[in-house]
Order: sequence, then C-alpha cells, then structure tokens
Amino acid sequence: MRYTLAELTERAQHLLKALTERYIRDGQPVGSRVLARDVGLNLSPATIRNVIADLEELGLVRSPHTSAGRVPTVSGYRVFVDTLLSVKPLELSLVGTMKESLGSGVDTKELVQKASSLLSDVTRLAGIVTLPRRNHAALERVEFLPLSEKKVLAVLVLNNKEVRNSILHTARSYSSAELQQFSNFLNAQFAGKELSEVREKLLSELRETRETLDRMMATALEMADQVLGTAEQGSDYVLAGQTNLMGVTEFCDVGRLRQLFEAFNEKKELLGLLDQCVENEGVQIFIGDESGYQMLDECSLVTAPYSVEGKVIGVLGVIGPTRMAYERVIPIVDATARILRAALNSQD
Amino acid sequence: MRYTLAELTERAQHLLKALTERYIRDGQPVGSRVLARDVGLNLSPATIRNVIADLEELGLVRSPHTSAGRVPTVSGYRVFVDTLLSVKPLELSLVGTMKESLGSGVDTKELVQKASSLLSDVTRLAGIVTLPRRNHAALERVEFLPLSEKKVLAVLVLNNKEVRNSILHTARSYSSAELQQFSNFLNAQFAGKELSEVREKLLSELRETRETLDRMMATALEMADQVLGTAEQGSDYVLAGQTNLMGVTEFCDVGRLRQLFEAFNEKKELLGLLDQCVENEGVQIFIGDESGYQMLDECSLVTAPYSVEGKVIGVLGVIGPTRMAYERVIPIVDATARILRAALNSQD
DNA sequence: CTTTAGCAGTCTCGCTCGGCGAGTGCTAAC
DNA sequence: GTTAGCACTCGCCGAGCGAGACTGCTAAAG
Repeated sequence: MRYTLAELTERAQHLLKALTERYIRDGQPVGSRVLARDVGLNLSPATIRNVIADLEELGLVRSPHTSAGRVPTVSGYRVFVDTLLSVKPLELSLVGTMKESLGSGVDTKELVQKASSLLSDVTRLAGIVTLPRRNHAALERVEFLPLSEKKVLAVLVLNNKEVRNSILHTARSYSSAELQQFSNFLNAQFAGKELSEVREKLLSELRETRETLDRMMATALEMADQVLGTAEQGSDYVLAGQTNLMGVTEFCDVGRLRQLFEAFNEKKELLGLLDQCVENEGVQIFIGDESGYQMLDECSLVTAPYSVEGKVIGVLGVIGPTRMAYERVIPIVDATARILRAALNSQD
Repeated sequence: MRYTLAELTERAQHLLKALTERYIRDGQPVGSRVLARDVGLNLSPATIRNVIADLEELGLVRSPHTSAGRVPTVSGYRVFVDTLLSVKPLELSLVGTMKESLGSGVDTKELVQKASSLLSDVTRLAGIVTLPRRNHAALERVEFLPLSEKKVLAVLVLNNKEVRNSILHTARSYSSAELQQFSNFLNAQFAGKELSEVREKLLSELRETRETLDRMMATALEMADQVLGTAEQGSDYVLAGQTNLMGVTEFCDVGRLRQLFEAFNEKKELLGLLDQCVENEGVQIFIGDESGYQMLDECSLVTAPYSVEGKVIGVLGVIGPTRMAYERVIPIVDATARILRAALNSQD
C-alpha cells in the first residue's frame, strides 16, 4: 500500500506524531516496541512495523542503521510541525515573567538585547533578534553643533525615540550661528517626514539648489546627505545564549560546533535567512538544511517578525537542534515577538 | 643535588627551555630521547634524564603518567616566559599590515573592535580589548535639546572625539531657550574640565545653589548630574575570534569549552583580571590558574595596557591555551597596544 | 484483508585481552 | 659526571566476543 503525503492514514499520522515526540524527548531512535506501548492504539509491534515501513518509504523517517529504531527525517519534521503538532498555549505566569524581564528597557538596543537573552533563557537554546530597521522612521529633527576646526557634530532624532549622531569633517569651519541656520532650515523642510522620503527629496533639492547657487542651502543639504549616508545602520542582530547549544548532545563534536559558531560570526548568511521571515506573518520554521545553508545542518530556526506601528521592522527567533521541543518553542517565540512589540510601542 | 629557582644550572635552564619550546610546538609530552637530539649539547638521553628529574623535583615539569615524556607545569611556564624566553622582534611588514588594518577607524568603538579582531587574526587565538575608560576625559561641551513633552535630549562631547547622548525624563517641559541657557551656563562653568572633576564640582555647586534658590541654575545642575550618572559607561570589553579556540586541541572537550565561553559571557570576572593589568606597564602574562579564576584553567592571558595622552585607559590582550607561542604572541600584543594608542591619539 | 506471533538475521555498544611502543628509573661500568 | 643496559610501567589500539535491540519476513490466526 502506498500513501501520498496528502492521504496519510490516520494511524500513520498518529504514529509519526508519537515517534517524533518520543524522539524529541529521548534523542534516541525509537523502535516498534516502545511505540506500541507509547501510543494509545492497542496494536502489536509487528503491526506498527508495517506502518512505519510505509513511512520510511515516503521518506518521513529513516533508521540510522539496521536494527536501530527510526528517527524523523527533515520531511518528517516538516509534516510534524505543519500538520501534527498541537501547540500548547503558554502558562500565563510565564508570560508575566517574560513581560517583566523585558519591561523597563528604555533604549531600543537594550530592549533587543534583553529580548534575545529572554529567548535563550526560556528555551535554553540560542536566541536571536535583529536590530529594528526603521526605514519608515520619521525624522524628528536635525541639529548641528560645532566641535572644532572643520568638525561638526550632527545629531539626528528619530521618532522621538532614537538618537543617532555622527561627526562630519567639513571643508571649512562653521560658526554656531551658521550651523543653527542650517538646522533650522533643514528642520523646517524635513521634520516629520520619513527617512527614505527625506533622502529622496534631499537629492532633488540638492540638484535644484546648485543651480540657484544658494551657498547656504547647498551646504546644509550636503551636510544632511552626509549624515544620512553614515547613519544608515548596517542591519545586524544580537545573539544570546550560544553556550546553551554546547549542552546539546547533537553538537558534542567540536568541529560541528565550530562551524555553527563561525556561521554566527559571519552574520551575512544568517541575516539573509532572517530577512526571508520579514514578509511572512507569524511563526516560521526552518528545519535542518531546508534553509539552504549547510552550516545550519541539524539545526532548526524558529522565527517570528516583530513590528511597530503596524510595520514589520525586525525578526526574532531561536536556534537549536532539529530535535527541539517545537510545541514549546513556537509559542515562546510568538509571545516574545508580541512582548517586544509592546515594549517598543510603549517606549516614550 | 638540589637547586633553588635562582640557581638553576645553565644546563637545566637550557633543557627546560628546549622542553617547553618543543612541547609548545608539538603538544605532546617530550621524552629524553628527542630532547637529547633536539638540544645542541651533546648529551646522552640518560644524562638528560638526570637533569629532568631534578626539574621535576622543583615542580617545573611533570609527566602526565609513568612513561610518558614531561610537560611544563605552570611554574615551568612561568620560569620560561620570565627568564628563558627570547622574544623575536616582529617583522616590519607585519607591523605595517597591522597598522593598516586598524588604520582608518574613526569611531572609538570601531577601533576597539578592529583591534580585537586584529589580535585574534594575527595570533589565531581569541583577542580581547577593553573599551577605553576615559575617566580623565575632558568635558568639551554639553548641549540640551527639547525632544517632546517632558523629554530632553542631552548631548555630551568629550575631548572633541567622543559623543554620548542620553534622554532625560523631566518633571516639566522646557523650551529651547531655557535649555539653551542651561547649556550655556554649564559650558561656561565646566567646559574643558575632567569628568571626575566636573562631577565633584557639580555636587558642591548643587548644594550651594539650593540655598540661594536660583531655580534655573539648580535645574541645570540637576540635569547635568543626571546625564553624568547615566553616561558613565559600564566598563566592558570586546572579544573576537573565540572560534579560534575551538581549533585548539586542549579544548577538544565540549564541557571545557563551554565553561570557557560562559566565562566570556560573565564578563565581570574577566574584567577584574584585566583591571589588574592597568597598573603594570608593558606586557603581562597570566598562566593557567595563576589568575585565581579556574575557568581559565589551561589558559593563558597575555595583556598590555594602552594609553592616550600618557594615561592608561584600557587593556588589550590575547586568550589562548597555556601552550601558546609566547615568543610570537608577546610582541604582537605589545605592538597592537602601541598601534591602538597611535590610532586613538591621531583620532581627530 | 488485517493483525499477530515467531524467528532468523544484522548491527551497535561495551567489554576484555594482549601486543606494541615509548619512556622512565636504576644500576653498574666508563 | 656521564653513559649503556635493562627491567618495568603505562597508555593506546585493534581484535574478538557476547549482549541487546530491532527489523523484515513468513505463516498462522482473527
């Protein structure tokens, strides 16, 4: 008898579920005997074996070697998390504790770090949170301060929350009064607009102004352009609890572990992966090498986007072995995304 | 025959040196046979054995088990690095490359990160650099900007180089003009003074002013106090190249490795250790558990302080297995300290 | 047609055992 | 003081073996 994925017998589903859960719990190949006792159905090991053989043919489970039990394959996990998993809601008390531990962060970066630690603490795996990309942040105001000969400090205030500053090296010195004029001019023009918009407008104005030869305006615009150029914060993430992964039996091999940690340092690849999650709403899961990055072999990544004012500005998640307690990790990631969003929104 | 540490035979010294160097190279206990061939002196293994036996009695070497060669003990390493080691000067070309790779960092933090990476890249071990503690930094100026209702952005410029900002939550709103007044007042009073001095003076003025009931001054001073309180950056360090340690054979045990990495995350203890190096000039070395922190068992720490304008403001160094190539690491750490100092000083 | 018992076969794991090689410490001779 | 010789001690490694765990197949039972 032959099933397609869509029409797995109820029994087969049941067994795949039991097998996966058991394997996640114990980490050891599970055989027909234990499965027979574990699952509610009153079946003999022999019967179980028949069904399991079918599952193996479908590529959902495999045995590490003859005469060991079976373990789920990547496809097996996929089916498990997509259709078989019953996610238990989080205990309210835990959610409370989580909220608290994130609670009072004022600084955005601090919040992100706390969220990452939170994820790793609660799941006992590695937590990862991207820094918010506020492309849509509104420019609140710009301020220029003279520092010294030919050096000007530019202060950018975004959304009343975030502050970025950068030091500009200018061709000549500017007086306080001059800089004040620049600030006023720019604030009048751009305050309240989105950064991307500001940038665009800036360039067009710059072109226009060059023709009219208004020195002051041109200089101001040039300065602003410089600031925006440098202030574009390279997207990045904060990782926490890497050491938790060292306790995981799957990574007892140092070479394996090293590969993983080097992937963490690379950042680029992992960021690419995380970026894919920005679009999809809700929790998303990458299992094993599904991601295409073989450094994440034997790893799973559970992610959720987080947003502020309705716009997704980042992704957070958990990295752990494929054999992780999904039914627990998923609601935790989900909850953390909500908590972080709340914290960011209530930031005053 | 019995030596005290001070009066090791020339021959004994020679042998200890050869043994240590050999062990550092190969990582395996070295026996009398290889030692006899290795060292210039024309001696038979039997003779070597006699001398080595004396070294063992002094606690400078030990054998992991009967009938394996000898390895240096912590004391052995100590004697080795203190009196036997001949440090070869660094190739100029390497110094050049190092300078370059650090070269153009404008931001202090960026420089520190680059220095850390540099150390780890060149030594193939873990690099560590503390963030500069600029207790003696001069306060260049203070600026307050109104953000919104009851929120004020304070910008601190130090030494014409570093900028710190913090957001203050105030009891009532302040107008631009008011804040401008505060800034002017504070700048007139404190600009150019050292931070610690500013703080001190601030407190006394605050007390005095309360009596004269000058509202404006009092508020300004209070604000300044708040800023200084928050701006005190918690001392911290930047680590790089931890993954290099995973290649080291000494740390092939995951448990061991985990302990080490958790020590890195703790930060406090390691910082305490690094602080000890601030006082001593030049390169300093902690071998194995000499530091008192047993998480650094089997590790050595090679450090050097770095300074700006004659004042030591931080420490940098390398963490690796006790069995590291000291004669190479030491000059690298030394050079990096000088290069970082130069880079920080030339920061304009 | 489904389910089950029984059985032979296969593979891993952990254990012991013995040989090998390396290196020491001692003693006696140079 | 130096050296050769020798007995002895270990750690390492591979072979061999038994136990245990499952499977897949076949044939009988429901």
